[in-house]
Amino acid sequence: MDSTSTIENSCSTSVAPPSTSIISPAEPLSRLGSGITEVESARKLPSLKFKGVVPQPNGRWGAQIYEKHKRVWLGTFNEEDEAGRAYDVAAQRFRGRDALTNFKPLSETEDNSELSFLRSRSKAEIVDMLRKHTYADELSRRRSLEYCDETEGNNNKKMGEEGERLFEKAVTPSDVGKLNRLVIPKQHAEKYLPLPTTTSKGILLNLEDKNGKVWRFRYSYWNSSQSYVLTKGWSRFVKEKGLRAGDVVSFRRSTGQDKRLYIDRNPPAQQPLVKTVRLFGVNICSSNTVPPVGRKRMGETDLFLPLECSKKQRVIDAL
DNA sequence: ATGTGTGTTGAC
DNA sequence: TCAACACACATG
Repeated sequence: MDSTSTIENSCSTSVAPPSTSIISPAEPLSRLGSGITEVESARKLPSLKFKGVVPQPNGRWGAQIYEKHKRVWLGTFNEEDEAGRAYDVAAQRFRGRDALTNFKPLSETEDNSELSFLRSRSKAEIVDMLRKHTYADELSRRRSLEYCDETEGNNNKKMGEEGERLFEKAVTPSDVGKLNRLVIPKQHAEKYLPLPTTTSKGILLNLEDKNGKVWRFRYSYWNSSQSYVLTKGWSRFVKEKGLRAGDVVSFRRSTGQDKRLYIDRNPPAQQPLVKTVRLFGVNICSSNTVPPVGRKRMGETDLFLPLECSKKQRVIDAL
């Protein structure tokens, strides 16, 4: 059984591309492990048909997909294979990675950034992009952002990208210190995690991490400091995740109906590309002083940098 | 005037 | 679920 089901035309009706036109650099309708021979497939040749593609009166091509007995229109395209690709995108968003596709499915691809991109957008958003022909742009925009916090293979695992991004916070020393609480920046708290006004003791929040583990925190508002905080349960999270000052914690919410909340520590930041800091033409700090593999930390871990460097770094920060 | 996308139907 | 077909209507 091949789970990466690419469309195979049923034997007798299978067709080859019109001899006059090469459809695309990638082989369309790749036939994996099928018994279809080239001779058979070349026998009839009306127009090459892609799944989900319908001809338009003006010679252009429409793409459509069906869901729940209804047709979802994916737009019109100049080329048949463009429409076929649009269908593929929709199919993989609507039906998952095992959906039948016209071209090589994403699940066979070595990089999973497109899959995670697909999951990060709603079906309606994907359809909208396809209809406006902006899908490729949006995808590459996402990829260029992703490149910035790409790490050593931490996020090509399971469902780390689940849900819509709410906000992130780089934790402060006190967030991971003895106060046993995380301060949620007010604007984020009020926008994304509104507390019922009636509650004085706060509420219990269940947040899931990317391994599916559920963390329960007390979430409340401290009048004394006028701030929103996660208290009970937070220190355990800090300990288990090995959270250190400067680490970034992200909050997400599931895109589905169930408003599940997610929390996790972001992968550690990449080493800065600039290895050497120069001030007034003088080298004053080089990041070669930190081991190439180790995680660079903020706050207390700065102490292991040469003292001279830390001092001058402050000068730079002040500029 | 043009072309998109829906209404509809019948096959698979 | 799917595509063929006809055409209402959106668009400019």
